Amino acid sequence: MPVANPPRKRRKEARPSELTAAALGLFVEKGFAATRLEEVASRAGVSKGTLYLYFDSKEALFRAVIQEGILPVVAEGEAIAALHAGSAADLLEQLLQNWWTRIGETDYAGIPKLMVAEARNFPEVAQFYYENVIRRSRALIGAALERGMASGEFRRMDVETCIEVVIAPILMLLIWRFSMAACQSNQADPRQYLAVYMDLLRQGLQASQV
Amino acid sequence: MPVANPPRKRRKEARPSELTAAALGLFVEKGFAATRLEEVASRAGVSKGTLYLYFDSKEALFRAVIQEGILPVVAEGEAIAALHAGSAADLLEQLLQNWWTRIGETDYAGIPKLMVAEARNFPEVAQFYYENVIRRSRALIGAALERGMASGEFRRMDVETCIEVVIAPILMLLIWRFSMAACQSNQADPRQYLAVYMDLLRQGLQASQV
DNA sequence: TAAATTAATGACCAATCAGTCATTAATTCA
DNA sequence: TGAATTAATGACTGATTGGTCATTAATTTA
Repeated sequence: MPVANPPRKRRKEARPSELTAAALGLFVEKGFAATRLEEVASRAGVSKGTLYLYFDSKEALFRAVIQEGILPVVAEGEAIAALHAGSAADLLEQLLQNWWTRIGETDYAGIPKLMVAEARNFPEVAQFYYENVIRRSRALIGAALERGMASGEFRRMDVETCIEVVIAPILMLLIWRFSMAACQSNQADPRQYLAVYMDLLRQGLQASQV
Repeated sequence: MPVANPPRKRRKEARPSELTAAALGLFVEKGFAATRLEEVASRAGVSKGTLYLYFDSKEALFRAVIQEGILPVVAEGEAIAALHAGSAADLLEQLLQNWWTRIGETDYAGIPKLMVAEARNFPEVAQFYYENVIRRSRALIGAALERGMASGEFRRMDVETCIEVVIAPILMLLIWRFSMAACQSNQADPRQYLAVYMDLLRQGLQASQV
């Protein structure tokens, strides 16, 4: 017997975020080109037509996905840095903690992998992401490193390069989870990964030995 | 006036590698789904029909691209490790050097980004890559770390986790170059990046202070 | 309760593209 | 040189899918 369609619901407010959430999941899983809008809509519990009520095109949906999540967390990090009084190493660790609980443990964790995979197909979106997320995050790390070098807590190194090296393992942790992780039988615990990372970093950076 | 077609050439031997080289470039740039086989063929200087003479399907082409490049380099690394006599830190640096000149400076540099972006769409290929490239590379790093810990050169840490943290900046360097790098005005010099990385790593790992 | 509004639908269209195959022509062989 | 072989071609096809729009029905208003 034919399945009765569930009754329509009108939920103008909730649709956009439900659609971007569904799209984020699929974009991360399959990539932009391989994601079908029909599937995005179905995962969000609406029809394809409804999707076009809220987003002009597939690319507009992609833009919305990227812009939605991470911006507030960067601002939060900036606030943390402004208020921090302790050692530079502790500041780095606190920034890491905040990033982990606000990005790493949420659905937004997939965005770095998505952005990396699609950057060349969407140069303007990548540019936006670079200016508003990456550049600001780097500045945050850079300021912490410089603070530590100025106080003599860290040894002197090239700050710009150091920023990149320091950020890399953090990004890689997420990128890995949304790509090759399925191949590994024994998943590494992210908390342990972060602990080892901070441990290596503290000793790697420190100026004088105890 | 109509452009005269260039004369056909029969070059059975050279075609496959020319096609995989062209495909690697386009897959890295646009992703698997967004790459058109017509364009792959045209970049390799042949028609689409010729492509199908050498590869059964788009996926078979993808598999060939991935399998072609990196395997010999892993074997080379294993040989280096077997022969090495000096300190564990020097071994790490030598492996890094080899990896850089044999992957980082060649066209194969795009493969990690490609693999990361497409792993979920090609679980079998990802599995193959994991078993034959990643697992073996990790074992290589792991053995160097353990050697250093056993000799007292490195402090004791959880080796498995340490491997991941140590590899991450290396992977990130390449992934970045083929994704977000276009957004940056001032490109960081990869040699300096690698130098800072090795510097941080040496001090981060070392057991006793001078 | 009836009319008006508009969120939601899904059948449909047009463009794209992976994959096919009959034909062409370069090369080899007798 | 002429016949046989096979590498290479590109027009074609069928399936897929981004995007449209006339229709439906939930909700609000009078």
